[in-house]
Amino acid sequence: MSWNKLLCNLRELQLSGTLNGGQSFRWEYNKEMDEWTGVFSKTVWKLRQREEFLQYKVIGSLLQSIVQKKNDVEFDNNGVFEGLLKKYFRLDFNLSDYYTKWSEKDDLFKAACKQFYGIRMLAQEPVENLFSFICSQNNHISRISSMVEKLCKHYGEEICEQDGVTYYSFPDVEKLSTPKVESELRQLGFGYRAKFIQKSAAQILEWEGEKWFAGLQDMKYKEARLELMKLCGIGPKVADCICLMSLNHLEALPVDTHVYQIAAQNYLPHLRGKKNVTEKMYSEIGDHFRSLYGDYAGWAHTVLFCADLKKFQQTTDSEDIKPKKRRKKT
DNA sequence: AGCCTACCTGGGTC
DNA sequence: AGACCCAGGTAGG
Repeated sequence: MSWNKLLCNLRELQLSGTLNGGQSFRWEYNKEMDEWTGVFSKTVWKLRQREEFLQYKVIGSLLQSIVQKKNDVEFDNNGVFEGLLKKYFRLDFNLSDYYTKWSEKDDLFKAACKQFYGIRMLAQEPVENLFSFICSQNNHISRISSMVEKLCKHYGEEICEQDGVTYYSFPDVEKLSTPKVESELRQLGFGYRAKFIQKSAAQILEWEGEKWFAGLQDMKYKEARLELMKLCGIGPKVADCICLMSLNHLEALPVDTHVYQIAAQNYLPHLRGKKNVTEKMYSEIGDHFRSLYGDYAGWAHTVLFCADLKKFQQTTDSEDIKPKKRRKKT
């Protein structure tokens, strides 16, 4: 099967930072092949970026249109898949213009954006986004990824198999809502998040799932945030992640340990050395970045977040560029 | 309202 | 080797 092409300059989309920067937990990079494999919209994708094009293949899909003609995927469904991909990466958003704007406003951004060009805010699916980020609390990215895969494997639908790997869709809310889910997830190593997942799923189902999510997109950001926080296991930070990543509220700005550190070190020195981020500090930090970057502050913040992640820090041969010194409590 | 702590688990560090 | 600490926080006090 040959690659399909989508016009998109290299500088406009950096796959590694975008797919592996803590937005989605379902993408994997194959170094040998220089390609990314991942799942969204009940479809398994392979992606690679070239100078002028984003190239993609659909490995398998449960979408209606594909079921009829499995062998003619590329031809018949090209439009559908291309549309999905454009939407997922928000390719209609002119990133260069915003990078320029954000750079002018902020030296830290200016420094970060050289290496972290083309970091895009994905337009994810709300259900996957919500449950993935319930898993994210007080947790490492590597473990979050394995938990999300477990959710898919145990509660999602099989999409296809390739090279000995079976790919699953992210489960529907209904599958996660039955009472036994909590104990099953405990068994699978989800810890205290097991209860949050099952309870939230049951609650969302009661609020009529799709309708509820659609309503959240139509609300104002702050309103949607409060509504999300009614769910058990969703606090200020996860609510902001969901607003930003799947509800199209780009001014939402999740304040986690990374962002707190960045803010305290660079902008708000009076917040240094605090044990934990209080509600008050949280909004102060968010408002600071919003006043700095404007309407799409959450997007700009994602670029900074990316630059702060350990795995993207330069690992040159020199020893002295260790990412961050461990802070001792003295 | 604002501050404190327990919480599952696994990987990293000393 | 074994006790730390920490990780994209949150609920409940």
